[in-house]
Amino acid sequence: MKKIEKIRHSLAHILAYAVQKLYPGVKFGIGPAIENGFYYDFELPRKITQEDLPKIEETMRKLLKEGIEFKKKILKKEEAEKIFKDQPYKLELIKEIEGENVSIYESGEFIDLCAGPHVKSTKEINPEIFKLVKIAGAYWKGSEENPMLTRIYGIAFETKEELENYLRIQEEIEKRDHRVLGQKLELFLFDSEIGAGLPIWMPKGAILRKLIQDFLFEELKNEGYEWAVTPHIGNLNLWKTSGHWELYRENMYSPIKIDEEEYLLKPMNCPFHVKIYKSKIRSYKDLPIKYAEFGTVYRYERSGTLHGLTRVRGFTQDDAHIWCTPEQLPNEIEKLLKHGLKILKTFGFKEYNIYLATRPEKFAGTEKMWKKAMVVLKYVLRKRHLNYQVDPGGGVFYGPKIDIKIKDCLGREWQCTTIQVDFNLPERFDLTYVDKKGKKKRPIMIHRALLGSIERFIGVLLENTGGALPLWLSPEQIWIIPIGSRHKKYAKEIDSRLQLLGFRCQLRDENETVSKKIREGEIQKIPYMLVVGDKEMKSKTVRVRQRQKGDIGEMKLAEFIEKVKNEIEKKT
RNA sequence: GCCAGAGUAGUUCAGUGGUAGAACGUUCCCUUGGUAAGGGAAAGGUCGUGGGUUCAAUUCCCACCUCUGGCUCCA
Repeated sequence: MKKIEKIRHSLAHILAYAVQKLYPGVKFGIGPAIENGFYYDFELPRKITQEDLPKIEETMRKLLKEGIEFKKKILKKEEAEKIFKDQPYKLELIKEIEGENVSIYESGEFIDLCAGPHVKSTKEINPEIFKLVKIAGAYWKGSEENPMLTRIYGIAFETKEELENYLRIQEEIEKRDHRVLGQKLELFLFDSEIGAGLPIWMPKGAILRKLIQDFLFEELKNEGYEWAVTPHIGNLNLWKTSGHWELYRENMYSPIKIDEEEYLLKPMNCPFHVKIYKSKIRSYKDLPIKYAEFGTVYRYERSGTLHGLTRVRGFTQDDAHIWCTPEQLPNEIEKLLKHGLKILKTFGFKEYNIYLATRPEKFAGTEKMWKKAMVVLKYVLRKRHLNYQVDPGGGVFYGPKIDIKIKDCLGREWQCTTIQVDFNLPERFDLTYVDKKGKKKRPIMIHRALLGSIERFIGVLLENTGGALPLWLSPEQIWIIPIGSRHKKYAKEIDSRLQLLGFRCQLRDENETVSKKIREGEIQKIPYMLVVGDKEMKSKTVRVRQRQKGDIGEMKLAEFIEKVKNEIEKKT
């Protein structure tokens, strides 16, 4: 184990020691080292808030300076149970440990059930290298069935400089928060009167969405997709047939009752696409059949899980469903993976993790079907030399899936691309195709979203770029700034020419100084600003300022147009 | 859903048991300015919603809604 991990783990014990001193009667949960720091879970005799943290921190520093030693002891379980007789969570842990013995660590007056390792003495820990950062609730053993404990998070590094650096980066990251950027750049907003998790898209955000959708539309052209448009609500009967009413109800908005009928807002698009498949007799020659849709779905996510655009209740999936023969399955999955990764790369996402999610407890289809599909998915992943992790039990009830999670600037992973095999719907809706011998066969169905949802994808895209979207995605690409009122006419000419060529530009001819407009343009992350005055008017040029680079010089308009055209085409 | 914190002008925030203030933004006027804030004036708030306590509530109490940080869950 690395030294810093020992330090973090030891600090968790010191945190618990300090809390024990300050709040007698506290019950201890667990306290591990984690990435960048540590935490400890407590059941406290009274509420604590953020304001209590400095006091706890101070107590910890005092303890560190005392040079407390970490002493390991191996005890029989019965002896340990005596020591922890007032600690119900520790007793529970002792019961779960295999074997007859358990190890404990004694540090001063604090004893913890712990496998270690630790530093020898707190003298090895510089009191300046840690900080308690937040308080949060956390279920005992991570299960909702269990009581909620109070978790105190701390961060710790080997040196003070590293700690300060980390805090600085956190500050920087906060500035990239897509929720803040969304407001500043006037892309989207939430309104409590509309409802939780229901974003509305303002003009600039609407352009961004359209640009992404247009791009995908073009991308899918060569992949054999056809497009569909389906309603936002469907009769309850449809959802009973599909199995959603039975297995997905808790994630759905309550039914809309009208006369004697009940309707549900769609949480998925699949049953509708299934209906298109079913509208004709299908031959093996027709397969694979692919229907794509920007389908807006509504899921009643639990209130506490909502987060900006990355977790909402109403969102638009870049959804598609594919029906194929078992023989076609490996090839189709491979194409999807290849295409999905290519698209992510176009948007600048190079860091991601791939997960293969296996059968959950509740599942449709037979174990044999699941096994077969898993073999195919694994085969394709290996064939494409993609590293993946297994997510045990993480599959959807209807089939196993491959998820691609992209990393945002916080290092958080966000599930975007998902490729799911479905054994359920073909059965439930009795989907068939006619094979070579004229016999009816069951097709395999694949669900797939490459970006996942437009909302989440834009959220992650904003954090990844800090709001400085590439030129091809910028809602406003070019500002034209005349210096004085006598340059307005020339500026307007340029604006008209650029507009005509399809660039998204704005003539900023209001009575403000050039500096002010440039400042505003930088804040708005405008990729290019063209400043025109006497000189430019005379030589028929524009002075170009590029985002984050500053003034890049004077050029002929045609030259500038060539430059940006090129940049847009390359999508850089 | 659970634990904790929060909700005051378009935004960021200050403030108070006697119905409110700043900065930025917005609008108008002056300024015609060469690469990150020119000057002035004005408009703008049932202090999240509903109850309760009180002579009086934005302020205290309760419920709900929404947001934030986590837990759990997910595209």
